[in-house]
Amino acid sequence: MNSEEYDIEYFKENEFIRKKCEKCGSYFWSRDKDRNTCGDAPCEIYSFIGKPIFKERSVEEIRESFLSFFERGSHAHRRMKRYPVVARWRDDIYLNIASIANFQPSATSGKVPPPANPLVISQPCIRLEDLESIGKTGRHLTTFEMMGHHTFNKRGEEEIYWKNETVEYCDTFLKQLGVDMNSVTYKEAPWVGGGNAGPCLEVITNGLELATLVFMDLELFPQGEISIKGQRYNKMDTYIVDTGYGLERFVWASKGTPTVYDAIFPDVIKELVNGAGIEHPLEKHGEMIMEIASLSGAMSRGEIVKRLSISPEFLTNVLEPIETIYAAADHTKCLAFMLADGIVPSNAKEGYLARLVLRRTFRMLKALGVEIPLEEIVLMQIKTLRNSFPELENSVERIVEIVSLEKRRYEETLLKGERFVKQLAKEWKAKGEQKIPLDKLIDLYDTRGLPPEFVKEVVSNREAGMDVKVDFPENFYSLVAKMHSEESRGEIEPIMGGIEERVKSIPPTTKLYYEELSAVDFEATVLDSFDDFVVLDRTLFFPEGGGQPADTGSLMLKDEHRAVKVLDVQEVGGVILHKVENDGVGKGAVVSGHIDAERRIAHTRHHSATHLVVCAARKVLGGHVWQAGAQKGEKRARIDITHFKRISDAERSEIEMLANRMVMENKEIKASFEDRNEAEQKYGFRIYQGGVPPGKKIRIVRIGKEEDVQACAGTHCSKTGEVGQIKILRTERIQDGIERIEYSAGEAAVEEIQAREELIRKSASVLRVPHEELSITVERFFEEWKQLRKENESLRDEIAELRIGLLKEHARDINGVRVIAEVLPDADRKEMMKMASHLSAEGFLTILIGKREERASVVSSVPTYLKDVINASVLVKRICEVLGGSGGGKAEIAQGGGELVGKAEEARNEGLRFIKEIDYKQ
RNA sequence: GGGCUCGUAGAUCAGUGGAAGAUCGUCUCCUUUGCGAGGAGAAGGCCCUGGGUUCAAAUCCCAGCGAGUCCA
Repeated sequence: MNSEEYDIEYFKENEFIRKKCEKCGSYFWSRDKDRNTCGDAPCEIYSFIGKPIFKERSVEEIRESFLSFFERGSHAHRRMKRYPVVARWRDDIYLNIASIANFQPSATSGKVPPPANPLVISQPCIRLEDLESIGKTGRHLTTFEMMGHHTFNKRGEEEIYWKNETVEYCDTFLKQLGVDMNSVTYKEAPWVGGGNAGPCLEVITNGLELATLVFMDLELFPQGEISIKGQRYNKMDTYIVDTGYGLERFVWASKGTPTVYDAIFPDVIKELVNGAGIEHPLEKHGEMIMEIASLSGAMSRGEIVKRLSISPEFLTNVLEPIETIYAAADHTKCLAFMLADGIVPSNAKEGYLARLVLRRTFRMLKALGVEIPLEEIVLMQIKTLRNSFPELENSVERIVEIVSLEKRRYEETLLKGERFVKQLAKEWKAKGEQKIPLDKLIDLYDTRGLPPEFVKEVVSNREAGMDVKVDFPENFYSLVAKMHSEESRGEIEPIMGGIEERVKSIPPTTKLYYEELSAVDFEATVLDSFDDFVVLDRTLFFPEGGGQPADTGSLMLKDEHRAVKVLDVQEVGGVILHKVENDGVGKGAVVSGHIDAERRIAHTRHHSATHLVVCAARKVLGGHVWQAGAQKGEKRARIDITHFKRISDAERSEIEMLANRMVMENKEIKASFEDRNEAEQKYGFRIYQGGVPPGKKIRIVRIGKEEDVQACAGTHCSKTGEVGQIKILRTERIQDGIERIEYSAGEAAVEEIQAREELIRKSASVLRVPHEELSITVERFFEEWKQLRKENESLRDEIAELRIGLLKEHARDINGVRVIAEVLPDADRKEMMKMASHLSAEGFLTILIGKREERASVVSSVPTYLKDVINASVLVKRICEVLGGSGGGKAEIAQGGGELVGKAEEARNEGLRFIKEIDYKQ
């Protein structure tokens, strides 16, 4: 990146000079002429530990001073409320990782104006990339507040301010806080992220980076002119001021505590220290701790240990416990935000991240021996946060339930895992294996969630006599991750690519279906026609979207007196494409369109029903219920919702009743286009249940007195009464934490109820009982059936025993061997097996052939003394060949069969012949 | 969204194509003043459901349902 990018007037006016860091080689701006390093870690150590760089301030004080500073400044920034930590408005990330993330991609791309310009916000963010570092480095947090002021400039249109003012604001703000301005450096560091890039200044003092000022004005472009970190970029028309001030770091710097954790949540740490039955090392080893803390920004722990010659005992007895406590404290704050903002722990998507953090924290508390339930610590965090974020308190009840539920699940997984590993270890031991192979360890982690550390712990427990080594490489987890990422590399089909180009020049289609709700016929002019697609100037045909399938119908060509069927309808960039059965529709032709009315009304009912069911589910199950997918059809529809346990029968009934009640109350359904930012402010992010639509204006669908408000492009009834009956057909758990509800609405619902009634009626009439007694009768029949089965079995045992006596009388002598070879009508295989084994125990060789219906079965047994001479399995095979089948088994007893029932006698004779041929002298 | 693993007695699990098993628990009897422990015996299985392959499926294949787990 060009050095001119950093030629900022403010620096020159205030006598800053540009220097090159003698340690890392990067360029920086400073007021201090004698400074030789950039001031950042690792070039410099933390010099604020124990020596705060300005007057002590609380989190609330810093936040407020920042927000009001920019609110009142020469550009009156609008103060924004925080966004959720779950990035519901984005499909590329799950968690909110930066304040600018709130405005990506819509505002940063310039497609939609930002909610305010300029604006200022303090945004809680979650980053899980450096999980391993949490607690150890003293500065890493999973959850932090990024304070930022943002400006969205557009070349030639709205240009508010850029680099100069941004630096000036920063400098003034620091001065106002009381920072020694000679110690402040602005380090040049090009920024890259999320397809954008731009010059950036890192604001550093006393070894600590307090803020990052990003001037985002580049976007990824393959043939771009500017090259950064191997990628090529181009200048954008919009250029954005994206600043990030680390709230926690300011507080830390103002307190000078050894770690940021001690500065942010001292009360939680105190509680954990007590719970673990230790004391904060600051009390006994204060000097050592302060020294370690000062160095922790500049070097790794390993280096610190060497430099200060820290003993291994001190490391494991003093440092490690407190580091674990720091991490646990941090994680509980993360969980407070995640769970309060509605994340449901799951095995997929953002829910998985919540579970990851939950399980890490469980493990830490266990390692520390802390008995306090995790939910209590999370509540403690909420208590410390409630002044700033009172909304967190609304979810307390649910958080307690989720956390304790998760605890139970995790314990179960571990218990099962422990049993499994013990079993395996014994097997390995028996096999004489010394070590557990790596692929087995990966398999255990992958399929059972058992980390190698856990396996090691279980196996090293010698009491069970397992003494197997567990070795795994340091990069174990990245090995697993790599394995998965290689698998998932799929191809993306660029089908719509060419169409998009072609459609660009066509004006957006007028959407008649929003204006004339019940119309089925319309007239229009053909604007374009290519492949199988027809584009009209206006249309009633609803294109597929938001889980609602496309309309079908026909287009009548007026001049040619012929009709073409419309098979599918898609929308590309505001232009609606009608896929027709046969092409050859000329441009400029006038057509009259007709849509399949029944299909449309069924879709409409199911769509409105979807809103009612989601609304009812939220009321019954809780505010964490979030739509995770939906599909509407003519006969039924389904929605997937986030919920942390299975929907019970009672809850399902309640949801159904509530939804139907809303139908009966015949509430109004209103749809209108509203300004996106206004709608977001007015209704919150709950409007994005079904995904985030693009564009400045979004269509808002409201039911009743705003009982349900969603951004939705689908067709809807004008009153809930038109939806008709809603019948929930079933619920299904498609993933952990995601429940699918299937239901029918309107006529389809009535049909479903009728079909179910028919099923009951038919079943009841088979059993000749009134339908109320169906379930109890079925239960009785099933019990009786089981009883009879048992009786049947014991009777067959008895028959077998009786038959044995008779069979003995039919024994014949072949070369000195007593042979029983009989065809038994109506004998089943089990029975014959029993007889044969009994008879052979008494020294008989048997061939038993049972004839039942279409199939003959054969059992043959050989007394033990003969099994080396004559093999029952071979004998049976010979016999069964005659019957057109085959068989096999053990040498003493074997079975087989065939379909040629008529050849039973012949088969027996073949068996006898085989026995005679054997040379018994062997 | 992609992947992997598992569904067998009340519980925990063996059983890789030829007769459904073990351990614990339950019940009965013996022993004991009683409990516990011990001894003897018994009950308890749609081997998740439905198709397919096979003479033969708990076992192999396909689909569904249920559970667990990893990755993005």
